[in-house]
Amino acid sequence: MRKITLKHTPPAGLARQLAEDLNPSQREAATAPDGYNLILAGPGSGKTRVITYRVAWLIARGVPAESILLVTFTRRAAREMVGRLGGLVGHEAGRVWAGTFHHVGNRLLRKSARELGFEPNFTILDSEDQADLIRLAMDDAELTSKDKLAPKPSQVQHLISFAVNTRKTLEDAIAETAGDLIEWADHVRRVADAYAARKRAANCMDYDDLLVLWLKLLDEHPARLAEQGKMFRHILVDEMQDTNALQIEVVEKVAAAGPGNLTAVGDDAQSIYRFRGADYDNILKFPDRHAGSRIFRLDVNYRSTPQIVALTQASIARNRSGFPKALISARGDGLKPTVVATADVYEEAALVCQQILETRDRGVPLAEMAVLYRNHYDSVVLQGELLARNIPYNVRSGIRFFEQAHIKDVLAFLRVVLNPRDEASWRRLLLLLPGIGPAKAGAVYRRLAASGDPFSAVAAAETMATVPPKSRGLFAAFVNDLNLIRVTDPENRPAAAIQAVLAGGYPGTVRQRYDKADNRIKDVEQFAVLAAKYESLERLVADLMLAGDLYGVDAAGGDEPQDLLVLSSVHQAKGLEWSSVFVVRLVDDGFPNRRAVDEPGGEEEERRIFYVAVSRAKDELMLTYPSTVSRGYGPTTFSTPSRFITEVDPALLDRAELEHEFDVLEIDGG
DNA sequence: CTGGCTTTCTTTTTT
DNA sequence: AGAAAGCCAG
Repeated sequence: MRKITLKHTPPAGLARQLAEDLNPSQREAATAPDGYNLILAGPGSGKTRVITYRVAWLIARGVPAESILLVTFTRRAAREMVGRLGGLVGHEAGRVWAGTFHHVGNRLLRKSARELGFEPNFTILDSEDQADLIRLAMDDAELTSKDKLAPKPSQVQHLISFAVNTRKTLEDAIAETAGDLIEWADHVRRVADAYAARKRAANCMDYDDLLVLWLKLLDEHPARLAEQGKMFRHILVDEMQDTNALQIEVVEKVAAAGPGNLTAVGDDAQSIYRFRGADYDNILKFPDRHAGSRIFRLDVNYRSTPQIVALTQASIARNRSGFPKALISARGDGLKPTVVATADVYEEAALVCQQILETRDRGVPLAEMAVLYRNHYDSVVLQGELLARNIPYNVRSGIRFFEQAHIKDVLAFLRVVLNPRDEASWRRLLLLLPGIGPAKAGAVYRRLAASGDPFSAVAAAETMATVPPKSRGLFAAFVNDLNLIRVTDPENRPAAAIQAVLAGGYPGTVRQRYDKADNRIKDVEQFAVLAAKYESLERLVADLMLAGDLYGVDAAGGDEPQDLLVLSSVHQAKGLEWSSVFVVRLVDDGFPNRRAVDEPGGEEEERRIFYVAVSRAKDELMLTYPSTVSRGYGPTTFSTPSRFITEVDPALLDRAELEHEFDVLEIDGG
């Protein structure tokens, strides 16, 4: 057979871009040779730029885009990276395997589900669904103990997940994170087994399964391991410090099965996901695990002024662990970070709003400003003040769009169509019907699961007989709605299915059960608009669970680009930057979080969160704290300023005194 | 068994 | 303050 060689010429611009856009150490890292590479990159040092240029460089050298695996830990980081890559290599970016670990795991498992005892149409459980099934599993394992000391469902859920993600036994996980529950270890083990059985029966996977089953596939199916080793010639891991033991095991296994090209990028000082099993030893010990690996350091900060970098540096220096840091700002002088104490949380909100308006008057768009906080709850008062003053904003914390009850209801209709064994979704739908509680819902689901065809079974006369007489009318209407949804070809036209839900009895249910019913129905309509962009129900549902990061408020906003202030948890702000940053509610107990400081290593973790927060600012940084705080419940008490403010050299900060000026109230008319 | 009422406890951070 | 768990009447 004749062989034809297709020649690939690197895009003319790339060589120039590599030379112009990157400094020598960035370029050296981006063009590192094959093998194991570790890139240690401080905040603002061009980490994302380096990793995306490396991908572009690999493609330019002839590495097929689809043989590159680019994984990261958070949805936002993944999206940011794919976007930037698109700007660099155009349509080829879409062929790179890029996304979160969970996202990639999902894609791979769809193809190999049967080998693991699942069907390819498995559905993904979010943490609420997970909690539901765990409650049921606790009944199975007879752990619904009246004993006050018994672990609660949420604790069991966390323990099971933590053990999986850290690759520890349940017993070790309990001993480590909840020593007082150690005598319940046997029970928790039984719940974990019952939970796993329920997931299997319902053909559902939780977030952890997307990783743990990926690993199982590699361990138990050598052909798959070899296949993935071949498929992923180059693996790049972003935010390495946030990976946990499970993820690192997966990635290193795939790398070792292939040519062994693994580039990890990260900053140990920005490791802030310990609660999810993240272990920054994954980055600290990378050189030990891979003999002969190269280390690159990027420590020039192009983002922040020297004054902001100085605070960043001084703060993280209080931590004992981690690589030593020597960050240098490449920018000209700016203002020192400002610290302001306010009387209470309302004055804090007023101060922040006023500063934001003044900054905007100086020509900085709202979108170049952000308010960051440790806990979502810390944003509530500020949101009220922003609304009152008509300052448009976008919140990135709290409940996600798809986690709202009404969206989850609609999603349950879709999920049942997709996977008729999905127990959590059937239960959710059945519980919406009056007269059906947990027990009846369980009985009906057992009937459906036992039959080969859940949709015929739900419509069968015997099923109707288990429903209390006064609920039968609504139950029949529900069955009818399901049929109307199924004839819309939901698999290929998910938006039509949502319209069918809206055309059925569901809006009535919303009015009956929820407050602000009209808003919720509008949300569902918005959901249909979003769904119209999809031609596959499976993709829509998976994207919602794994890739979308819409939050309640910005989902309703539509597509028009607006100049919006950003409110964000520090965790969600990772990797982003703004000209002007406000870090609020800096009181001990709040930031650092009170519960976290009691845990071993907790204070250092909280300090890393503070480090992430302050290093988001390019030009201006304001730190505020209220002198009194009422902790939701309980009385108002005097607060202690955060140790992260008081422990650093006061010369690094500019303490501002708050003065009050009262405008005379002028009354018109008369 | 369900659904309304009362009591208790909670407030980390995310895939 | 708000949600989840607990309690009890129909």
